[in-house]
Amino acid sequence: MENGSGADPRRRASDRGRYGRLSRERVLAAALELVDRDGLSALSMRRLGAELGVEAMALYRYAASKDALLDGLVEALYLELEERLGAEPGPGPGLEPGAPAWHAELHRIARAMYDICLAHPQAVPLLATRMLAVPLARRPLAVLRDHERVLALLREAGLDEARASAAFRAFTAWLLGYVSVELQPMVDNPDEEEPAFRLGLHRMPSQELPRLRETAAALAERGGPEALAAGLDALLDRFARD
Amino acid sequence: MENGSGADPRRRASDRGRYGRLSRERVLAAALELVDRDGLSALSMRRLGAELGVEAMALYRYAASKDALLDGLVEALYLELEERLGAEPGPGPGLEPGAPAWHAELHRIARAMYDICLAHPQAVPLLATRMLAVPLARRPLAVLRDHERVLALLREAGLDEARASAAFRAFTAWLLGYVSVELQPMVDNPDEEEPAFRLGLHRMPSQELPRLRETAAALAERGGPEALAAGLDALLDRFARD
DNA sequence: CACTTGTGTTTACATCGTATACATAGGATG
DNA sequence: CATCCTATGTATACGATGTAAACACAAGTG
Repeated sequence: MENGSGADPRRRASDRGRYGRLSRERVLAAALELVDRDGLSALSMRRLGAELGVEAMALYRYAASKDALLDGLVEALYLELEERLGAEPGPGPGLEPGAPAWHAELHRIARAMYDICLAHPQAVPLLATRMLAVPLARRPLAVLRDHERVLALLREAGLDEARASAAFRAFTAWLLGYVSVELQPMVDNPDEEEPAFRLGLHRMPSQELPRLRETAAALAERGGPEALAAGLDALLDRFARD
Repeated sequence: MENGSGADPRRRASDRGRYGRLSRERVLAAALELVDRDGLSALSMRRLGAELGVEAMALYRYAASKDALLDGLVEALYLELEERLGAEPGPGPGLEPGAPAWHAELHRIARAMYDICLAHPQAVPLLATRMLAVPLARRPLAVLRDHERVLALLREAGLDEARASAAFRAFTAWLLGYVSVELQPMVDNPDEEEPAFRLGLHRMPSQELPRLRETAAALAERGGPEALAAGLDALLDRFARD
């Protein structure tokens, strides 16, 4: 298990990493993969090391601590966001249809983030906890670049500093809140056929809680990107106005 | 430290709990106090035990596991919510002024939750993680009663099942998202005078990120309950309409 | 070649959640 | 009163975790 069979026996530590040397990117990618597969609580330094064919302590060359590694995961998500959004910070010149372009661009950002969270649901709690816990100025650069992008859109839309920051907070709160409630498992047992049982409704006190009981099935459905967009519209209208 | 001075020496275990016997309420109250004082990461079974003058294992009579204890904290927050809201589920009969009463009542609920989170900022991440991670039907009863209350308001306002559940999700997402972004420490060093330094802005790459840099001071301010209410209004209008 | 520097290993320790077995206290019952 | 039951807290132990410290060694540089 330590060494594969029939390989050049002269190298001992140079091929420990399954494929060459470690790097921050490789570490973060493996960590995200592990979280996606087995959940956040399965992420430990030792397991991540094993995943990379390396001892746990080796990881400390690429993340100062486990918390720093979690922050790195947040960074990885935002790097993915930048990748999906492309390089240009604005919507690019040349189209100004009915609705304002900055509006559409914010929708594009929100939608991209939604898709990323959909791809990494187990990592979503990191956004609502680790990311927000880090003071603004200390957040990973990729996160700050996203903030910059959103703020620039708002300012260029004509909002003054106060309005822009209010709209920015609303944008962030709605986006994070929405993906948080949307992507957690409301479902008790995904394999069960009968919806009531799939939701575990049979254990809910039905005398009290009648509304909840009758609405639970509808609640288990997702709002999808449409509801995200609808709420975003409502909030932007409101916070850009006054 | 084990025994105070000059007490009846004949009792050994009957006064171990500082004040009489343990109870689930006492355990949860002490846990919340510990979290408020020292942060979520300081909450361990042993420390909590020590806080109560008891061995760690004693706590397992009142919470099946540490995760269950965290869920218990969520429950405690929602019990506090019910306490603040009073017993009556609706706004009570007898007042129907200009704006719809259910609107006002939802604002009252949101505001109460906001105040509670303001009082227990260190516990807020539990709402966005533990609470949402638990499948709907398994959530603590106090949480379900809150859901019931909100849903009942929406249904009695005339929304059908689909609209009510959409509005419910929007309400929850906005509320949780808002308190999450609002109550995390955006501040690096609270004692520093100069805002730029208090925010740690001096370490921010200022060439890139110009918008962020100029808006950061405004971002560090809070939206307060007013912005919470404003966003809630916008969302309710939107999701109650179509 | 010697030497530095960067990278991964080894060992060790405090702390954590918790399984298991036990002790004892308080109340019920005779 | 004595006795038994049950609820409650303790004692002990185990494996896993984050990480400090010292080390081994590879690769590049003079």
